[in-house]
Order: sequence, then C-alpha cells, then structure tokens
Amino acid sequence: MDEKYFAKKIEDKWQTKWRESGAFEVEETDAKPKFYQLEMLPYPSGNLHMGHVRNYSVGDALAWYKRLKGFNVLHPIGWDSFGQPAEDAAIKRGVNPRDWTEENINHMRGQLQRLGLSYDWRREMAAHRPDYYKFDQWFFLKMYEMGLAYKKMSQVNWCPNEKAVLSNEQASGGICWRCGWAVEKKEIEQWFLKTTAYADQLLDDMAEIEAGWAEKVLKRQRDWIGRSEGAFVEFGIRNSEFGLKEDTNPQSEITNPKSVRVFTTRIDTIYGANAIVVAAEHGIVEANFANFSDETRAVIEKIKADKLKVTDHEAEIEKEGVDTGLKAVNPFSGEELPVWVGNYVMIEYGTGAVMSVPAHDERDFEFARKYDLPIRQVISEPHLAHEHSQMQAMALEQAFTEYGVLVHSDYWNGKTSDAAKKEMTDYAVKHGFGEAATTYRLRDWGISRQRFWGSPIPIVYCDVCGVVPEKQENLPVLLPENVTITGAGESPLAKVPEFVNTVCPNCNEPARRETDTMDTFVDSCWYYFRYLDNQNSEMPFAPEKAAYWTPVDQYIGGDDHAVMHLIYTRFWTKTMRDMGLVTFNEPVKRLLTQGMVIGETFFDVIPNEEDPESKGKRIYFPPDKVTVERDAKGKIVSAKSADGKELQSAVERMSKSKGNGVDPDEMVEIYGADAARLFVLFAAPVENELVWNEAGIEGATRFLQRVWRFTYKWIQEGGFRPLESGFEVEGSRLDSQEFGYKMPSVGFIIKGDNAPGSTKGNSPEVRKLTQKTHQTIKRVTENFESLQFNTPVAALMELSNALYDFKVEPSEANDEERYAVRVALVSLVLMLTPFAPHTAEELYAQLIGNDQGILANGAQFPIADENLAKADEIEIPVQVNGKLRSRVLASPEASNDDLEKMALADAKVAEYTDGKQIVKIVVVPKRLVNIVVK
RNA sequence: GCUUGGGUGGCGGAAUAGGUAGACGCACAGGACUUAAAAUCCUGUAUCCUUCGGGGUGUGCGGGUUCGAUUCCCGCCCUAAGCACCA
Repeated sequence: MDEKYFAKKIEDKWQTKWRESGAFEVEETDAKPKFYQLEMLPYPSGNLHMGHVRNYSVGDALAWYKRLKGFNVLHPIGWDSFGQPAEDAAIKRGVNPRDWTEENINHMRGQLQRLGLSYDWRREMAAHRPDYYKFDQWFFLKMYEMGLAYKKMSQVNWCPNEKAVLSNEQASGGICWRCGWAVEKKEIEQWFLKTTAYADQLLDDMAEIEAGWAEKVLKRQRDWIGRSEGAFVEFGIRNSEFGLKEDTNPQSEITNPKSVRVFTTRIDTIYGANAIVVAAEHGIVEANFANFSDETRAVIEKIKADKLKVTDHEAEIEKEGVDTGLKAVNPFSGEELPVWVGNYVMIEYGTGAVMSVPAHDERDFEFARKYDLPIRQVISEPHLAHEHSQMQAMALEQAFTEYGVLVHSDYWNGKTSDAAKKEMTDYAVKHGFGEAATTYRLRDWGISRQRFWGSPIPIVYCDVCGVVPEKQENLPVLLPENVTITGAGESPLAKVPEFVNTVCPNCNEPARRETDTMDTFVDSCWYYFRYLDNQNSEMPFAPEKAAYWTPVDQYIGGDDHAVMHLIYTRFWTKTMRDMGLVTFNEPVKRLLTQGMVIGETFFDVIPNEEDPESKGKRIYFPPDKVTVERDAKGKIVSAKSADGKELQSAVERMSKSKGNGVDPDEMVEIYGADAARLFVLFAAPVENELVWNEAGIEGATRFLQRVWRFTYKWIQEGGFRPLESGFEVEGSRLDSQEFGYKMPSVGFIIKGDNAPGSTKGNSPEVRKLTQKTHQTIKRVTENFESLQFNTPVAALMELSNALYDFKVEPSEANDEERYAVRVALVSLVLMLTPFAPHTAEELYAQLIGNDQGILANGAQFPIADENLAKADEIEIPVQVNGKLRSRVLASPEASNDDLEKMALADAKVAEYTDGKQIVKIVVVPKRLVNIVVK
C-alpha cells in the first residue's frame, strides 16, 4: 500500500479490473431481487458537463448501494443521438452528422468511464443507429394500425427567405437564426400521435406513482393535461345568413348550423353573459364574413394576421375584438346577446367560442371594460346575496371568480354555484341545448420534423393506394448516406431522390416516401426498454425481459424534463401495454429530479440603439479572463475584462457559450474521479441548485486522504495483527452475523460469543467508537433510503473524525481496541463505496488482503446493531421556563421520575428555581426536562 | 397575473415526529511540526455584553397556539422556478 493517496493510480487500476471482470454486467436471475437504476441518457454534444456528472454520480451511488444491499442491479447508459446539433454542425461545417455523432459518443464514453461509473456497457444503445431507430418505426406502424398515428394540417415556423422550416429555438425572437428574416407560421400536413386518447389515464394513473414522484412534477403534468369539467351550451343565432357551413366543433355531437356552441366551466354564471365571443377562425365568422362591414372585416383580418406572428411569450397581448352584428340568444334567459370576435379566444381549445361573463371572469371583464359592454353580477358571496339581489347592477372593481350564490338568475336565484352547475347542466340536456363536457389542454403530439437527423417516418405515398404504411419486414427505412445538408428548403430528405423514390408496398407501383423524420422525444420514450435486450433484431425488446426488469425502480434526471419527456414516455408505456409488450401502466416507480449546476458568469450588455436586433444581447467573458474584486463577504464589487471594461455578473446555468462551464476531465485530472463525485454529492441536496465553487472540492480530497492515511497507519503499524487471546482466529473470510456483513481477514478473524465487537467493549473509548460506528451505519442507511446524499457523506466524515479521536497507537492497542477500529474502518470503507468506489475498493482490498474486489468478495453494506448503537449515557438538557439552563447525564432507560429528580437536584437549575413556585414539570423521555416556575 | 417551492452564520448546508439551532464541509484566524514553504495535526469561529463564572439576543418580518416553535396556524415582505389569455 502506498503511503500517499494517488487517485489516478487506483482509479486506473480499478477501472481496468471492473472492465476485465465484467463487475457490473448483470443478467436476469431469481437468486436476488432486481433493481433497475436509470438515469436520463445524455445527448452526445461532444463533452460531458457538470450536470451530467451530478446526475450520474447520484445514480451510481444508488446503484452501488443497492448492489451492496444484495440486489441484482441493472445500471445502463446510452445516447440520445438524434437531434439538431448534429444537423447544425453539418449545415455550418459540412461534416457528416453520423461521423460527428459517433466521434462525440466515443469521446464522452471515455469521459464516463474515467469517472468510474458502474454501467453495464454491453447494453449501450444509440438512437441514431439503424438497429435502434428501426423500432421507432416499428412502434409508429403499430400505432398507425391502432389508429393512434394520423396526419393533419398544423403550423410550423417558416422562414420565407430560406424557404425552410425552423424549430422554436431557431425562430427565437421571431427572426430566422440564419438570415434574420421575420419568421412566419405556415400550415403543413404533419403526423400526430394521439396522446389525448390517454389523457384520462395519464391523469388517473398518477395515483400509482404519487409516492415516488415529486409533487411538483405531477402538478406540472396535471396542468399540462389540464382536464376541466364543464358543459357545452348551444346559443341560437338569430340573424346568421348562411349558418355554419360545417360543424366546427370537433368535440360536439350536436350539430346545429344555426347556433354557436360554447364551452364553459361556469354554467352557473350564464345569466351574467353579455356577449358570445368567438375566435376569428370560427365557422360562424367565415359563413357570415361577406355580410360584415369593412371595418369589422379589417379587425378580423388583423386578429388573424397577428396570430401568425411569432412572438416571445413575454408580453401580454392587449385584448382586441369587434362586434359582428350577429345576435345570439341565451337559451336560459331568452336574452339577445351580440356576437363578437375576440383575439383572446383560441380556436384550438374547447369550441373556439365562449360566453362572455365579465362579472365573473377576468378576461371577459377586461374585454368588457375596453369595449364598454355591460357587466352584470349574478354570483354573490353568500352573506351578501340578499343585498345583491335587491340591486340591479353592481359596480364591480374586478371580476368575482369564486363560487357563491346565484342572484339575478330567475328560477335559479339562491342556489349555490355547485348545485346550480349540476342542475343547470341537466336542464340544458333535457331541453336539448347542452351537455356535460370535459375538455383538455393536452394536444395530440406532433412528431413530424422537417429535418434530416432523425428517424424517418415509415410511410409511403402512392398515387394509386394513397397513404400506405411501410411493411414491417422492410424496416428500417434507412437514412441515406452522404447527403449534403444546407438547412434551406422544406425537408432535407425531400432533396434525395434515392430516398424519396420507392415503390408502393401495396401495389408495387412507383411511389414517394414521407420525407419528415420523427421528433427526437420519440427515441427517449422507450430507450430504457432497449437496454434490456439491445441485440434483438425482431422486436424492440422481449416482453419476458421487460417482465423481469421493468418498471424502472429509480429514475434520475433534470426537472427540465418534468413535462415533455416524462409525459411522452408515460404515454408510450400505455400504448406498449395495449400492444401487449408490458403489463403495467406506469414505467417509473420513483423519480428523482436533480437541480441544475450553475456558475458565475461575466458579461457586457450591448447598448447599441441603432441595431435593435442586437440590443440587450450579452457578450460573455470567460471567468478566468476577468479580474474580479470581492468584498469581505465574498460579494462581487467589480468585474473587469482584460481591456478594463466594466462587466456585469450573474449566476447562471453552466454552458460553454457563457464560459462558466467546468470541464469534468480537468476535475478528474486534478482531484480524481472519486473526489469530484464525492464533492458533487456532498455540496448540496440533489434537488437544489448547485453553485459551483472550486474550493469545496479540496475538502472532499482531504477527507479521502484522511481515511487513506488512517488505514495505512493501522496496517503498517500492526494494528491488524492477529488477536492475542480469547478469540478464535481464522485465516479466511467468515460471515459475522453480529454485523450483518462479511468480516474478512487481514491475518485474523474473530469468532465466538465473547468477541469484543459483539459487545460494547469495556473501555469508554471503545464503547464510544463502537456506538458511533453503528449510529453511522443507521444514519447512512436511512439517508440512502430517503434519497439524501449530502448528509450521509457528513456522517462518514464524522465517523472518520471519531477514528482520529481514538487516541490509541496501533502497535499498543489491545484486542478489544483493535477489533473496534477494524469494525469501524471496514464499515466506513464499505459505506464509502457508493461515493468513492475506486478508493473504497483499494482500501477494502488492503484491509482484507485480496484484490478481487468488493462485489466478488461478496461484501455487503453494513447493518446497524441497535443495541450497539445505543449510548450508555445521554445528555438531557434541562430548561427552566423554556430556556436552557443545564444538562444532566442519565441512562437512556431512566424513568421520568428519575429525570425529574436529577433535574431538580442540579445546582445550576436550583439558581433559577430557588424561591419560585414550581408550576409544572414537563419530561420528554430521552429528550429533555422543562421546569415551569412562577 | 396565476401556481408551486424556498428564506437558518462570511458561504454550501444540518436539525427523526413541536424538544440542546448551526452537524459536516468551505473560508478565515491562532498554534504545533519545518531552515522555510506546502502538506499534516491541534484549537477557535452566529451575534452583542461580560467582572471570563456567565448573561442577553438570534432561523425573512408582525402576530397566534404551546411548558417549549426553524418546525404548526394567520397576515405581510423578499426570492427562485413553472404556466401564461385553456373559458
């Protein structure tokens, strides 16, 4: 054993050993319970960043913990390797996206391996390889068969100059990223997956995972799905010349060309309706458009045009509208209402038409204020109901959106909102002008992308047969090689004749392929099922393998994926269940969302007034090129660039472009993988943001070195020489029931009823150390079970400090002392494994005298012995009137009476109680005594 | 604007279930070792007062419940994230 701790040396050694022995390679077995530990797979951008390091360090710690707890742990990794950056690199630099991606994967795989992450590398998958995307296509065809994939018109961002479809990022700010032209919306036909068919299941099945998912994630998903219960109500149209051309209400089953159907969650407010407001695209507008005045038409055209503008979602859009002159009839009151077009009504949601009730809806209120429409209160707070019913009009300052009691509502007066909602809906149904309805915010998932670097959608267009799905046996539909990608034009594949021109799978006549590729979120929907069976060329995976390994026991990733990815993959699982591939509803039992890693940034803001496009843009400076002055508290006073320019600073998400990224390779080079990983886990709770601070990592190194030095000293100075008397000694490993894990030998093993480690020991020091050992085991175990990673590191540091406090020289230590140290040290090393596996492996090897490795030796996570963890004496604080005045030492078994007596007998306490009347004494067993005096 | 988290030393953060606030680490200061430095080891470090025994205050602010509140309740302030016309 080296006297000094050389991180690089032991990390190389153990990484090689693990690889050669296949230490983390697993297969299905009934011998152990399974545990599927999964982390979100990286996009192969070229370099690992600290966010990855954090994510994978947490996952690896859990994987190791579960292994040491006797589980058969599946811990795989792969690559989310389709996507825009590869294509952008191809456009900008003319590289082949495939080569670019493969190179990046090779580099990043090396980075992961240098971190010593315990993956089963045989199971690696990459989305861009045909053996994977073949099954994206396989799934698409299945969904097409099931009626879950369909085509419809939909909007994309469109650059009229480049004639190219842009992603949201490329259209950021409403201008094309390449040429700067104003981006427009354009309607093209695209493929959709029917996520809405599972809206209710996506909501209701949350009950199954509530215990393991953070509430904030579930809440965001609930909001995203946005189920609202309400009613459709039909308003007759009095002077509509043409009526509706067709039923424009996709969710409706009642069609009446002479009416407008609205969706409302507040049918109880219907007597307060002052208008019907419809979207500009609504059928009733189209049908009567010719009859409208020029001004009306102009407003409607403007509203439509505004909707095609790409805007940043920041600014609140001012309400705008126009009275069409059409008249609707409130089916409850018979009152005639004007029909308006309003820019705040969305054609995509509900029926594209609302009843405007300004008194009880904020948007309608704002609209009514602007156009001076009447505002009538029909819901009142219960205690004001009588008063309100006497008044004709109420001057409301703002909309009253709460539930209450109905007023000015004829027959329904006095009813509560709850009761009225139900009864009025029933009434509408009975009279044929309405029905109960549920609507969702969730839209079907548009998966068409007009890009090259994705999985081709396996559809063929035939002049004879129409839309024809490719045959399963013809999969994969391969991406062509050697395509020049320019970024201009509709879809890169459309310009590759060898790809486009094909024959119809149905009639063998010439036909054309679909040239759109799939959204990369498709790849990440089911990748973790591919790990189970990544060589399978017939099926995405064998259902038996899924039955063994899935659902995923623990998933870890950033909460930026709380909605999209995690909803899509839940949706996908439900379709796989309906295909008979899996038998459960939910793919992930427990989800841990980790916070971002952030760092200080320095930048200059462009004040340029003349060029409005670049105004306000930030130019970032790398922190190491910035001269920073800080005050005594460490706050930045000033920051200057090399040429003396005053810079602003902030704390932001790490990224290359901001110059505040930290290179994991550099960290590993300087401090070692173990120290870097240990620090990342120790620095902050996983859910929190982690502000990167270089200084802290030295603390992690220091801790590992302390453990190393202690072990070295005790081994070198004979602390673990055979015991001298009273104990049976063996030369090989042996299970020690007392400790729940194997206590292997360094020349000795203790056995027998009178072994000192199985008692508390005789000297106070030994008792204290033994106690600390078992208390630490208890704490660390509890922390792992509740997914805390910073506190167990603190506990291990305490145990290490306790060993340093144990002031006995190894050469002079007696059997009892040496045994206690050994138990503490082996426990410490085993508990350190999840955080610093290389160091732990090496220390363990030194302690037991063989190099086979922790897992091969069958070592397990230590188990705490409650009896040994218990303290002989505990300190009981004594309060007088709630203020801490003294402490007394008592046995943990001391009765309340004993504690009370001891407290009263205490001299310090007496100072505060003398001459006062004792009103009450509160005794909390094992906790404290509080004496209340007057 | 709405929703949900979060406010604890110079900093990151601890504190089962209402029961000793500040574990552990960083940073800083002092000491030991050394020719010296680094490393290491030891000591101290919420704050104010102190006759050095100790005492007062303190978990964003104001109130409440309780023998006792960082923890529970009410009101407010600040902050981060998400959503943003979803009827």
